[in-house]
Amino acid sequence: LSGNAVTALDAPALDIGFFARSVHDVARDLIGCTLIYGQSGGVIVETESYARDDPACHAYNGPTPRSSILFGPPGRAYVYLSYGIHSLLNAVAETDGEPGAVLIRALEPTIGLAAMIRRRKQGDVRGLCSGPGKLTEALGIGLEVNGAALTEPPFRIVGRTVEEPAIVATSRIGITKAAERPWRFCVAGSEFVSVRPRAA
DNA sequence: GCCAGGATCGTCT
DNA sequence: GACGATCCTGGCG
Repeated sequence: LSGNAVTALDAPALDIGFFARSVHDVARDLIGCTLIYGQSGGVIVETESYARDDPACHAYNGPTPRSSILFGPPGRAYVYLSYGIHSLLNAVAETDGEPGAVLIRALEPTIGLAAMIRRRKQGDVRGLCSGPGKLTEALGIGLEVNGAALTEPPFRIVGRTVEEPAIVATSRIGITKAAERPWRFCVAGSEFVSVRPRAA
């Protein structure tokens, strides 16, 4: 993945069309892309998809004040508060009117390491962005970012600049409803995921 | 290394 | 009024 990191700043950013597809395809294809917010970022190594007709998805019971962003146009950020403490970052997918989101769960830190270490007050690079709450803290993403376009500054997501990484799909983490659906995607063997996928 | 428990608050019933 | 798409710490092996 190091090649992805080195050339990420020169590569073209993803556009709206990338996100206007099946949320599961978007989740898989985001693996290996580089997420940048402000002056910090890293290679996406873990995602989860949440779809319509998915009991674990915030859109499952129809639009509410919180979840309405999920029903809007793709390519925007959906940020919400988890356990009263952590801001979790999602990428809205599917076409306008069709809900779906990809939870960004872990990054391999590559850009702006010093700033991320400062915000996290933690120097271990392996644990810097190894969880959905950790990476938002590292990048400085809070609830005020909800609704922002992921295709415009201060966001930037650049596509893979090297080859497609080996990807493993497993059951989802940290939820009680429909966790068994195989909609968690990780870079095989990555040291930077939140929880190592169990060997099959 | 593993596990139990606490922090903390917006959202929806 | 209950419940999280989580993280960290401390206790115990």
